[in-house]
Amino acid sequence: MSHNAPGAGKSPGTRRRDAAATREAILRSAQESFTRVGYDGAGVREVAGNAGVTAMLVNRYFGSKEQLFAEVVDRSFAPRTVVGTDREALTEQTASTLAARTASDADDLDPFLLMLRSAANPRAAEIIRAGIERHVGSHVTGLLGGADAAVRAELLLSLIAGVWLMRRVVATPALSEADEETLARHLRDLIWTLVDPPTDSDESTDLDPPTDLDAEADVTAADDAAG
Amino acid sequence: MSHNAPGAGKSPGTRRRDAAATREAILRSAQESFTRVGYDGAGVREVAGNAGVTAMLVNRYFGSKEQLFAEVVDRSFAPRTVVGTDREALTEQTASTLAARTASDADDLDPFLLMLRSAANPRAAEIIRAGIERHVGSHVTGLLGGADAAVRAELLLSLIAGVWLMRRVVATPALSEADEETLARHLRDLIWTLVDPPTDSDESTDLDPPTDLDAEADVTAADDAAG
DNA sequence: CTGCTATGTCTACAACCGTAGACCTGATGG
DNA sequence: CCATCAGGTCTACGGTTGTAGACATAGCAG
Repeated sequence: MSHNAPGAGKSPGTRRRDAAATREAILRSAQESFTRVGYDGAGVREVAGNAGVTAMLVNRYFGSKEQLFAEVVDRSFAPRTVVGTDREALTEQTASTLAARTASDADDLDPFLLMLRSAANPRAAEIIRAGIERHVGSHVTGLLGGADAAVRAELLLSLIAGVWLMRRVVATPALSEADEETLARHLRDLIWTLVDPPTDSDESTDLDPPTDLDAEADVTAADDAAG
Repeated sequence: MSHNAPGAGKSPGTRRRDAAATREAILRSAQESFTRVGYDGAGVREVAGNAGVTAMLVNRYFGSKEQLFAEVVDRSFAPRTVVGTDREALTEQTASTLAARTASDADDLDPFLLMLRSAANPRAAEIIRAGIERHVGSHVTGLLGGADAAVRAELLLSLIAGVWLMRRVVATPALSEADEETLARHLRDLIWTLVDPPTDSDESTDLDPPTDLDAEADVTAADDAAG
């Protein structure tokens, strides 16, 4: 364990006294820990250690573990590159991306993992709820449009979260060993059911009132994409 | 706090020394605690206290907290009354039941809640995975039938878990305030997509190879239905 | 009534947790 | 060169956790 100097997390540049960089290192370490073991499972000492810093400095910078978690949630749910305005492409890309990202244990930094492993704690759940509501909620609702857009949007989030849960957290056998293409196909069917829901008194299949808020579709990639 | 006598949990019968009844009381209390606050959140002392018993007796009976959790998982995922052999009825009933049970905070004893709030702990997640695999996994697979039955079955579990998560644990606004009937309708569409998936090279919509394992469909109701 | 055993309880320990206050230190402006 | 203050660390406290071993008692067999 040679993490005495701050900045041992990413770059061995051994910058000595840089508040912004230290804060960033703590935030990265916290996101990693919280996503891996959840809010309750991650200790302040562990987060601080992986950032090459003492535990007290974390509380100095963020006030408390809870506030630190709030910032991590905000960062993790920050707007990413959006799939696009086309709803068919949205469906296809969401399905294939979900099937791909839930496959290996390589990149454990997904906000859904953070949510799933931290939601047991009611305080953390409230923070997550606020984060979703602030960032992704209305955005996905706008992307979907149509009747019950908000409900369908959160159902989409539910579906994604459930797949993350069963495939990566609980590691249920069939989903774990599932062929990625097969899974993506079924996911596409499911998501399409939400994107273009069958009308109850159906006559034609795909006439759905188009919405006017496709302008805010593609947003910027987050600044943390440089990491 | 007047829980000195064992048996303070359910019946005030004040049975003095009954190993089976005490074990049952502990099991009930543990299921309640684990489901409410999760594996990590529930303490052995709390579980024991709500059963009117000391903490050490819990470990005396179950060996450890982990083994106690394993028994609770086994009981919580025990086979319940099954919806029936008819696949359309299965779809409709699953959707409406899910929409109804996730609505109020009345009965907090659902196995999905137990899973969601405990899955952060890897040991608990493994126990849950085993429990699902042993009880519900192959059962739902048999109910569905057709191509990729196992994957579709676990996708159904994923969907249910996701709805529980977003509606009751994270308490996302649109799903929380959603009209129960509206939610049930969208859920029915989603579940039907899994029960009767659209063929990829589609010509007719609902010709799906029927399977031969509809015999094991309806199983017994669990003995804990008396609780 | 006398023992014996199952049934429970009491005390305690070692390891964590989050966090508060006092203390140190190194780079920088004068 | 020296003072200053932001940037970091050290020590510690009260609390909780899971669990181990020694001890107590109720209820029944003889």
